Amino acid sequence: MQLTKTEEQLMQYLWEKEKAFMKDLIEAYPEPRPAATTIATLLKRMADKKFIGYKLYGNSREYHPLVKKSDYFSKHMSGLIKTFFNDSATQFASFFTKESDMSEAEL
Amino acid sequence: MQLTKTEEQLMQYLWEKEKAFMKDLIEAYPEPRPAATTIATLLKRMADKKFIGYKLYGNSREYHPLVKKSDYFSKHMSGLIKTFFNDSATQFASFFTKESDMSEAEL
DNA sequence: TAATTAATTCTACATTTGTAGAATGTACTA
DNA sequence: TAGTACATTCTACAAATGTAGAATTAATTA
Repeated sequence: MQLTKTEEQLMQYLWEKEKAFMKDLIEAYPEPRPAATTIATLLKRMADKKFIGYKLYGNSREYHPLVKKSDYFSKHMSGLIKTFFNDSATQFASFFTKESDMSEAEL
Repeated sequence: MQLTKTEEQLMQYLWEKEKAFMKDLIEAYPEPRPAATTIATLLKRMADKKFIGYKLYGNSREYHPLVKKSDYFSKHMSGLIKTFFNDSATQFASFFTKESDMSEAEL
């Protein structure tokens, strides 16, 4: 199962904070903030998908990531490379150095 | 508007072929192939999203991409870098060389 | 020309995603 | 302790996505 774009956004905030209560995550959003129940739904779905976990404190939860940002990113990258470069890192690298703003020197 | 995963898959086949009739695209799929109407729906949606165009030949259409694979890929990459590295190519590069299978030498 | 092949359009429907109101419960605070 | 702040669960619903049957049409072929 994959995170959707909206869920990914929320995940970003959680990665930044490392752990957080719902309130903190809501505050991370720029105005106009989504409704609290919207976030609650997202958190629930993300927990179902096993991307986040939580510790109970009274009736509320302190959420934390279950996947590392780097792992998540890597998975995306390899997916992208697989899809677009037939899984050839070399093909990717040559495209990358040609097309990107980065020069080989920078790398 | 974005392509969905399924649409992207179909787009891959079209990029490979450069232009194709529906039949050719269906044949590109491994068994079990999706129903022809499924492909037809996808092609229609992709045309609506302006990712593909077509030339009429009798009652049928020869489809072709309207966006280059490299452009599409680049957009994805920058999106990914923006999301995960706060738009810093340098941060990305350092992560990349550290985490990937590719060495700097390879690049 | 009758049968076959390919494509298109229309319609349909289950699932997933984005968003949030209402009701309810707990915990801190004046 | 009564009010306020925060969280949770339940329910709901529109839009997007994945998938495809039925009907119709055009082109090809036996």
